Amino acid sequence: MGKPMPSPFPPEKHNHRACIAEAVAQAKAVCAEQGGRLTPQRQQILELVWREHKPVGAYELLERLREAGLKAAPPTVYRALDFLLAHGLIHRIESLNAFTGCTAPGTPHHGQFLVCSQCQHVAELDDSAINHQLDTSARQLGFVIERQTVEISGLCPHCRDAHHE
Amino acid sequence: MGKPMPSPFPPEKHNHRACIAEAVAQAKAVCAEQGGRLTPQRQQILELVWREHKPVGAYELLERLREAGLKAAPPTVYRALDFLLAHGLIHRIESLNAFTGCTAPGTPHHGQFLVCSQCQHVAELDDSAINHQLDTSARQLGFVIERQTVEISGLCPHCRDAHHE
DNA sequence: CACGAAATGTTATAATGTAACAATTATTTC
DNA sequence: GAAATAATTGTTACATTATAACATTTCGTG
Repeated sequence: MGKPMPSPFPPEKHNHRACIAEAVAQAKAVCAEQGGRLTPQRQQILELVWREHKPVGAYELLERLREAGLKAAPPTVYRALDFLLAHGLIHRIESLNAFTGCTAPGTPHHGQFLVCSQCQHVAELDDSAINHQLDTSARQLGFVIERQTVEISGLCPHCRDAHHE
Repeated sequence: MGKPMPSPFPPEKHNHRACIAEAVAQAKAVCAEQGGRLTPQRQQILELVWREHKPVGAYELLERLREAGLKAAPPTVYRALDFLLAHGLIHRIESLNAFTGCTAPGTPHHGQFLVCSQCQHVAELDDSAINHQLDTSARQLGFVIERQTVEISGLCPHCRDAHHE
């Protein structure tokens, strides 16, 4: 019982193009299944969210859109984000007022998020032990869970190692 | 193993004056111990936070201050909130951009929050089983926890009962 | 092609939070 | 107690995040 758990943090050097491509492919599949329309603009914003494994703010997305040549206004971004949230393609990180790509779209879930305070990288979990414990504790108190926001801030493995090197 | 757990939600009818009075008394004790100054303004804002067992927004507090006759500006409220947060006398509910009184001030903790989507009442937990599971899961991934935001939204026992009556 | 629905453009504004500096009040030091 | 210092509060302006309202365009369908 050591640490056989695969890290939800991607390696520093990985083919990130593939991450984006997979996110788009999954988004297309989810939209096809759920009857949503992944328009070019929505896809572009999804790709911009996925540009890094870090949460990104709405106005930062707006800048990126403008850098890409579009003249966009806030509603453009927020509408796309609303669509992506509604279809479970991104998550909102409440403690950062920011958004991050969902790594398991298509299956409804709330997820737990590990956010590195050093490098800002975020990892999404759907840890059944955590979910079970939250369910159990809430049920004991007669509370019926509808949504959960679980955001853990701290040091990711890489920054932890770099920190006390 | 039924439900011997005392509810963290207060009964509908309770002596709420006593809640506020106790919060103030505890705040005085904490400040005395930590060397903070619970000025009249800070105490008043703490009392306003405690006016209900519901999270309250900064601008709602501002209104309440003005209703009480003070002419206050946003920094007045945010400074007091910063002080109260720093001394662990209130918590911020990230998913609501709102603040709620801490029920166990003096001991550093993050807590978990059950927020009723119906009546908005909030209950604070510091559930060791949840804490332990979060610690365990994070540690398995090599993640070092600094802060945690755990906010569960759903139906409190009372609203659950009233809902499918 | 015409129609209705969905998506996007556009302008303005709401809601939340902070920076900067002046004025005041409290605490310490002599 | 008076001066010096630190902490708190007042005040104005502004930054950041998010939405309302309505016009226009695009898309899917009959």
